[in-house]
Amino acid sequence: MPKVGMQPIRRQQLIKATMAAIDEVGLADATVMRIARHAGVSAGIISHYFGGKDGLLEATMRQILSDLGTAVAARRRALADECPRAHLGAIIDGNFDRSQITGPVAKTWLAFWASSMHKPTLQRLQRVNDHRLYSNLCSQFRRLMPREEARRAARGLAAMIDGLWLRGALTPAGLDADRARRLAHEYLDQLLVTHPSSPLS
Amino acid sequence: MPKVGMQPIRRQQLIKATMAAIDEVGLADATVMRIARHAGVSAGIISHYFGGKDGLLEATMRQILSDLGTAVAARRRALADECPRAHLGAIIDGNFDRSQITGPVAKTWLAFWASSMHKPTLQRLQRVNDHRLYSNLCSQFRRLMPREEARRAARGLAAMIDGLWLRGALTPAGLDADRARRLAHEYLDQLLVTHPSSPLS
DNA sequence: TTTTATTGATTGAACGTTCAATAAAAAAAT
DNA sequence: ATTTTTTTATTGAACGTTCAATCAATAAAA
Repeated sequence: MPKVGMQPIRRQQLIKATMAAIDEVGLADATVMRIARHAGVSAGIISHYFGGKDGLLEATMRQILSDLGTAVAARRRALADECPRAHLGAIIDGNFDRSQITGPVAKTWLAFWASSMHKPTLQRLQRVNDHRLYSNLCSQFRRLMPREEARRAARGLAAMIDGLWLRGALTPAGLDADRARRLAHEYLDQLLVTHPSSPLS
Repeated sequence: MPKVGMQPIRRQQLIKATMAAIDEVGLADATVMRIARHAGVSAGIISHYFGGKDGLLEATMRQILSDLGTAVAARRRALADECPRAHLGAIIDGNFDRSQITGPVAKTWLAFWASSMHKPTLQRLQRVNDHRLYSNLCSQFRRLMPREEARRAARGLAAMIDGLWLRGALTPAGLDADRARRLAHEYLDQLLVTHPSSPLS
């Protein structure tokens, strides 16, 4: 089978297999052998393409964050409406796109969340992502209210998004994305209700 | 040193040492040796008092959940006011008491959260706790609004509490309990604003 | 003397990594 | 169009490490 140009294919395969393994038995029991078996390759190949298990885990987290960023950016680009409320809604919806990529991604995300507290490399990635969400929310709220109030609103909405998502990941039935979106949008409406809307809304 | 009646003392010591070890290096690297060293005893004693590492981890999670339940119950018992809003406020405040028991507890909690997805024993504990929070919130909201609306409110507030707490655990500076409480209370006020209050409030 | 508490060396299993060997494809030579 | 050579991809057994659990030995209290 050895063909040229396997690198991107195998990398993708192994990243997906990592999520599947974590979904199956959790990060603690996701051994290189189990991951390799999910991908249908041998264990040694992981060191070959990622330098080791840690490299694979980091690449997997990068993939998840990158997918999330893409989902949010796409929804914002598709907006006909430029008003802050529409942007904020798009950020919410984008964040719950993670559930389209469903179960495996959710469990992997939570596993990395816990793990990032003690692995500097993952911690950096996690913080960049956190700050991106907060910062996006903040700059939109800023167009509708004073700075301190905008910060409070951003912290609140970020917490609401993460909280809904966390509870969804822990529920055996998985996240009900529509219901979660609705709750987040209602909260957003309440945050905005005290502030006069832009002309369009 | 061997005295009689060591069991409760050692158990408490080892549970505390478990949280310290998880706070220090994470659940994955919290070996029995490291935990034992934190408690100033030998590794073998863990199997003696808890039947093994898993037993110690389960006991540690039980302790955390029990402390949380006690904190909430105490605040509710201390209420002069019987109105639903006061109870809901007490539930919020009780949940952010976890931060008094500070850093180690927060990290341990999050670690168990992730781990509980794949360990049936921990999962059971986690779900009982989840349901207790939801159910407490729900029955209070129920006194102010129709059932379906109460459920929505309970889901929202539970998500807000967990979200704030999660983000606090991940922040290097730790959770700002006062700020989190304030955000949760504001959200609660917004949830109740559409409903006429009871006589007292 | 009996009971209770504790130690720490030992054991066996499991893990990630390494590396020589292999096999297939691509390139070069005939 | 073959054959040979080179390159790339992959395997899987071996190695060294680490861990949880065990248990005979020990020591203090009862």
